[in-house]
Amino acid sequence: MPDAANPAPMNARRKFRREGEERRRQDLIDATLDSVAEHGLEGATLRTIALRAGVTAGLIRHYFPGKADLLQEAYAALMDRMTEQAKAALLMEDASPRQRLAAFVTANLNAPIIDQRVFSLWATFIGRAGADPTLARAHREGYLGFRNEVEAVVAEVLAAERRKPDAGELRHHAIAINAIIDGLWIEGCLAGEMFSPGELAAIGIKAIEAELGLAPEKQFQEK
Amino acid sequence: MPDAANPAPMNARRKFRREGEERRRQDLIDATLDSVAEHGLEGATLRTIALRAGVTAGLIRHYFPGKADLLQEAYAALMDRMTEQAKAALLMEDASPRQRLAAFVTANLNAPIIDQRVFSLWATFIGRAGADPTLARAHREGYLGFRNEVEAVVAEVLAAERRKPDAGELRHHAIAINAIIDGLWIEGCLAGEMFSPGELAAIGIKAIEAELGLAPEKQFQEK
DNA sequence: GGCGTTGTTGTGCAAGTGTATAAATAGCCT
DNA sequence: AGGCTATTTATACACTTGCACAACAACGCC
Repeated sequence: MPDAANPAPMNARRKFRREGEERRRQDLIDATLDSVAEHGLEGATLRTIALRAGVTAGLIRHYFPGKADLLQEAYAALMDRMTEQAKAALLMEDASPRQRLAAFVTANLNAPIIDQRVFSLWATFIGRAGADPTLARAHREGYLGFRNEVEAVVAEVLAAERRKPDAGELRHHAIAINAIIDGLWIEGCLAGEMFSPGELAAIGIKAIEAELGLAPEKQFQEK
Repeated sequence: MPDAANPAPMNARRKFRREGEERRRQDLIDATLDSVAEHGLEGATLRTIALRAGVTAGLIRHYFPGKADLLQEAYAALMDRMTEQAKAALLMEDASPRQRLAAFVTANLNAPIIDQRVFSLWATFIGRAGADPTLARAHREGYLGFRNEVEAVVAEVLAAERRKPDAGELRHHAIAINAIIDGLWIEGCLAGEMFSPGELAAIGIKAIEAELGLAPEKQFQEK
């Protein structure tokens, strides 16, 4: 797109500004994620990414040794942002374990984590985990971290109910709850408009409480 | 890799056989799925696919107008194979609803549906659903069909327990159960070796029974 | 058995890819 | 103000990609 409206010094070199290194890296990573979400992994070319970031392609090599490194850092950034928001919900100090678990589920099943673009990115990257050991390990670690968080909260919730599950039970609960959250997350991302706001979170909380054998929240209930 | 050991008619053209049209198309689609699973969507080049199918690249254009058409047909074939296997488990005539539900879950959480390659393919294709409306609609239809199957069995299971849920309850149960299956499917595909055989199915069945408020099956129910 | 049909091969090409590197300039330091 | 240096642009290059097309040969048909 030649900018013909300029006072046109015919061989003018493009104007540019020097940004801080951190800023530039972040911009490039953001542009990478946008491009991948739109065009897929190999469809996101260095030139497309550079255009989106408002720089020229050559600059990318100044900050990243190669395209593979850029993609890897972009994937790491994506995972960070996703888990960061979710984990924040677990940090509420003055709440019961059960409230914190509910908040965790709610955070995971609403915007911005329920988001089609985020899901596209996740699927695109994870689709290559089978062939790319680096991606596979990154995912494995993220997954286990997530599941351990779940397991810890579950342990607290059950402890508050004066129940003492063994390690196997705890692990099974964590696996099931993780699956519930993941599955609902996918449904929400791919068909968000089929659910009313908060509906997915409500379904998730109810399913998890059933899995843990907790009585419904609002009132005491005889069984 | 020149095959120097041959009796070397120096400009020998490659020998070939004429296959039936259906057979060739299937071979090409299979080779496409293999290549996509290994190298990603754009990483699966026509030459790679042709090599895998044992033909040369030019032949592909004889059967498919372009690469996009080949990919679309490959995706359709993948979806067909996945849902076909899962739905078969629901067809057992002489089984209680609850047994059929359990069989459905078990079928979905074991090989060949739990498979890293199948998952890679699913993720790779679905990752572009956000940008490709054709893919998005294909998925939507497959998802709703799957969920309706689940909803139908759930209705039968609850009816057998003499419970009469309203439509909203039924829908919520189906959404939750669908999520449980999907989530466990993902966990199994991505980290299959972390689970013992049958463990995921057992976790899934227990979680679903909890969701539906069913008593455990025969754990303590010795005859 | 020759012959035509058409499935199949091989080659060519323009466009686009990631990477390498030289040239230019923005902004800090003194 | 005026250089210095690192950031940024611009260009070049070898390679791959999807697609087009002409030559070839396998197989059915007379």
